[in-house]
Amino acid sequence: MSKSLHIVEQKLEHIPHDKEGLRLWLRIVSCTQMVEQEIRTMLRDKFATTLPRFELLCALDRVPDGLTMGELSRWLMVTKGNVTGIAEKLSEDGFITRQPTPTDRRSFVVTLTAEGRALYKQMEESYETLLECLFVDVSPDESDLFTGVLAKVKDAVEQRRQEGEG
Amino acid sequence: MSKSLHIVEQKLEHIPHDKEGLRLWLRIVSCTQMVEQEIRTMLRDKFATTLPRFELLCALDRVPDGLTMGELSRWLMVTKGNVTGIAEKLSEDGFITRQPTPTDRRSFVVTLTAEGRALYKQMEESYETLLECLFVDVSPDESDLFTGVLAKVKDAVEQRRQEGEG
DNA sequence: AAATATTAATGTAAGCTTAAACCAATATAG
DNA sequence: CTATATTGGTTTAAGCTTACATTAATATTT
Repeated sequence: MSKSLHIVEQKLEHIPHDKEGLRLWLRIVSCTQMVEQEIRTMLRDKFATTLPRFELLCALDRVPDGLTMGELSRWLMVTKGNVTGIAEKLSEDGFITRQPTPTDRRSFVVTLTAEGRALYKQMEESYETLLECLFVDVSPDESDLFTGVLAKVKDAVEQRRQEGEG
Repeated sequence: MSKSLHIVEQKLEHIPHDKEGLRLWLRIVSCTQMVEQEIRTMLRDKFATTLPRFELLCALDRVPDGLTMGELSRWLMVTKGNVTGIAEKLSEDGFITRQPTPTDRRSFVVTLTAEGRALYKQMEESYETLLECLFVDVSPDESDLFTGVLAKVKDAVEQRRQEGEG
């Protein structure tokens, strides 16, 4: 058994089976970290870039009309300040532009430049190929059920947040 | 529909259904980020601490004999340099200690102090309660299948890494 | 035994991330 | 209309994270 798989099993070894939520969570986290590491390595080796930069370009590619900083922040699920920093560098590098919005003078819309889109398209192929490769053994049925479980957990988070607000 | 659930659906909207790996991956990431955010907020609000610090204490609590820095690095799936920094502060704060190992003079074993263990036990309860709450709607069957899917993905990563080595 | 390679841990520089404070513009309330 | 609250975005300080280089000790080769 490989070193990392050994470690995650060792982590779970002494956790009682009635703590199924905890067990599941640890498994999700370790899987996520492994996949993310593969993506980071691929982006660094092939494109000399980082995951946050890639994700920002990816968001903009999906929305041709562009996104405001706040929308990017929500899309990427990171703080607004974080987006400011990453967008600044991508803008200096010529991959994105910011245009003022006519309706709100505080806000502006961020879009890909031609260079940004061209770069993204190159990366997209490697990215998607990698993911299809890693998920190839997951059947459609499994995929559906998996999605359902994730949705339940997300709902629970949502509900908890709404209760906290009230 | 809540703002964050709306965003993740919007992300998937224009992704073709034959890219099921990508779709699944984006769902996992968004779920993971949401749950992690809940944990971070809880740790900050209740214990004025951070997730990395908590995770290091958690690892040591699971292994009463302690772990070396390298073992901690593999357990937490972060770089050794990262562990050095976090362990340094926890040591200054009196929650962990480092003892030299008799067999290898380069290495030492990190263990919880009494204060560290006491602090961890307080946090552990809130942590586990939170997770059981978030995963409460997941049935045992779902849990098994979910675990199986995660294992398949991890296996794919493992295999990819072994191929890369060769 | 001496040379070489590997391993345990730390140091460094760069980049990411956050929470909170802040500013400016817009929206709401009285 | 004016006061107040909210919102869009940036800044700041602190902490996290990584990859890579380094140092010292252990293992392996020859």
